[in-house]
Amino acid sequence: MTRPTINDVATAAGVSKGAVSFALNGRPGISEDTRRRILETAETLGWTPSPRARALSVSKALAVGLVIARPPEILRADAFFPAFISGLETVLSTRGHALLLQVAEHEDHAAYRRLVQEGRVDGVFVTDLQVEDERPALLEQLGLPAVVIGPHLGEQPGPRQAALGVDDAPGVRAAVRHLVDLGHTRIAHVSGPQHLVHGRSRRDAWSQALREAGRSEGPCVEADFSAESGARAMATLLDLPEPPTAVVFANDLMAMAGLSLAQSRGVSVPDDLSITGFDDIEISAHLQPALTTVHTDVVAWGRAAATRLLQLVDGVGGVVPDLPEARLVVRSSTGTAPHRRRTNR
Amino acid sequence: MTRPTINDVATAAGVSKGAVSFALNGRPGISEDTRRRILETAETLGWTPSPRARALSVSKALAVGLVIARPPEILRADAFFPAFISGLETVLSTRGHALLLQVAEHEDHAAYRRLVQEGRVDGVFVTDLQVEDERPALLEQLGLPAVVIGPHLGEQPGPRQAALGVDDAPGVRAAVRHLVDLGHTRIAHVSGPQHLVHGRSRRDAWSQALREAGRSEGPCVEADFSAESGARAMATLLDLPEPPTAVVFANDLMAMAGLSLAQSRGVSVPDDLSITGFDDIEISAHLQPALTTVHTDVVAWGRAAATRLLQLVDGVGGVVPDLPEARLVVRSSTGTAPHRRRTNR
DNA sequence: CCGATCGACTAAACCGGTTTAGCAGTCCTG
DNA sequence: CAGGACTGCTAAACCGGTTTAGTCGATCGG
Repeated sequence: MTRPTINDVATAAGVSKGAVSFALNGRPGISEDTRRRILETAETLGWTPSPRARALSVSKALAVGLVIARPPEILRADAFFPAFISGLETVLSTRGHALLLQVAEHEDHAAYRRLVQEGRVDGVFVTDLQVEDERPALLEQLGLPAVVIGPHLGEQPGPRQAALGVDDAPGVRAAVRHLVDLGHTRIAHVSGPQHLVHGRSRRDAWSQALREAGRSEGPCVEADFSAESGARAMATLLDLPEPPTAVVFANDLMAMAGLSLAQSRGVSVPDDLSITGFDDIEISAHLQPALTTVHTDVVAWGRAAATRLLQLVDGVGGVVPDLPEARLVVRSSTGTAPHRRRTNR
Repeated sequence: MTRPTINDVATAAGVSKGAVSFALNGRPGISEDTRRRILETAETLGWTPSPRARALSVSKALAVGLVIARPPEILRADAFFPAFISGLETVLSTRGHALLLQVAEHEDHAAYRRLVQEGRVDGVFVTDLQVEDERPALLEQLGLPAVVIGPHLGEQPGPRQAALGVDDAPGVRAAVRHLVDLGHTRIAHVSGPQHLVHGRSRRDAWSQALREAGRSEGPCVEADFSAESGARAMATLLDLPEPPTAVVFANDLMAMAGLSLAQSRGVSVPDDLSITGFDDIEISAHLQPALTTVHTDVVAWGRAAATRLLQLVDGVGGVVPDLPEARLVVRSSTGTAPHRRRTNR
């Protein structure tokens, strides 16, 4: 009835418990004959290892944690987590590690404390990195390995930490260059929260790309990645005395909301106004006009993050596959700058 | 350095290991005096229980599992899982249970087998229920408690299983009645996959509500909940010799795509065509026109599902808080039926 | 006043693995 | 041919809790 244990295998094979453990783990000190015999009996008995027992014995949890810190449903209500998790799992499951989820209010150090206190995980992923984020320091102090989903840390990361090296800047820069090439001169930005790293880095990239192109920096409205805030920001921009001819949104959700709002005011996209997004969520390709946006491979991020974290946990080095670079997907929400503006300059 | 164990507490308090265990678990057989003394020393030593050890000892995992089976990013790329998980966690974390995630290819029985084999979980949630779903039977056979996210099972559920009792029908019926009240006579449906329970039940509700209202059943196009399929379905409907004046979409994502496609063809919403969705995702309120849709409280589902599963795991009965009923949110994507149609009848 | 009962607690087994110490037997060496 | 090294295995401790069996002293009934 109940699952066979290593003890059952031992008595069945006529050897000791320790010998079975050695054989199953491929350690030396067991002759080839006995090893084969042990493996065979284990097979026929249908033995499978008990992570519970192993975890207690080796003082490891054989699991890693992902803390989701999103207030209500704001902040990327998009498909980031499902896709990211999917990437994590493909790596973790083949390495015998489980993925533990915890939902915490932001700034919830207690959530991380509890994870390490209870010893349920061997490491964690840190998402939604903030600009002055205390969590890496906290985790370092707690001694819990961590992979931060964000750009490479400026300061030297601790020995048990790593940054994934995702960099949104090239994608945003490509979007800006695309707009510049279309002749736009007033290119605005609707940013994410500036206390979030990916909110700030996208804004910096927009600003820098404009400078590189020799364009003056257009207006920037800070929003919070939610559709509602995107619509509000679009309204603010349209109400400007000299509204922009192009808007770079920090994510698709806001871009969609902005697109809808513009259209409802009789502003034609892309004839009067060009719009770009970021993320390339599924719906973006099916809007009218289809959204020009930056495509990111979040599943690949997940795979890389999991690979790296397991390296940290096991204390080995190694090379992590490069992250695929974000690429601009040009659809029909961007077009040449409206004529009056073009001649204006 | 290392965390104090129950043994440390015992020697510090000058009692035996067993006594400490009794005291900490509030079992009889310990005098009030010693109990207090033990609790105090545990407190000052900063003792916290080790789920690892407890799990091995009581032969339970102290964790429950959620298997996410979504092919790539299709099937509800929406915010269902984040919200649902958030609801699960509020209950689980207060009860000392962890949430384990596993991503599986569709219909991957092996995923469930592994979970129970490894003994990592005490129970699981089953989502995306199919019409002829083999998973409940499989789990029953494996002896793993399960809560099915779907309507109450027709057949008597096993002793270790429960259905959550979510019912999409009232929401869909309300949407159809709303359209009927607005004078629509050709009310179409863009459904989800008919092998999924929530795909089929929404379609059945649409069909039934039309009959109840004395209207003939309009055209129905089967789609797969993705934006792309929603756009295709909308195109099919518009190409009909006698296109519908209203379309009930099985989710918001498809409704959004359908809305965009209709508008791009010069069909005015809601003047020429009324559209309703299902889910009420955040963007829906910020489209132009804002989407009339059915609001569901997925977080509450999560809470209820977790509560019920823990009851099953602990083998106790009990009452689970009622699920909040889905409610129709009327916005501006629905309006009175176009005049020509109205007089047609 | 003696044996039974009860309350409070200790000792030890147990969960299912890993790991270390030790113990035969064999082989090599001087 | 004794001594040391090596091979292949066993026995037992250990991880950190829970739980059962048992001990000891005090209380109680007869």
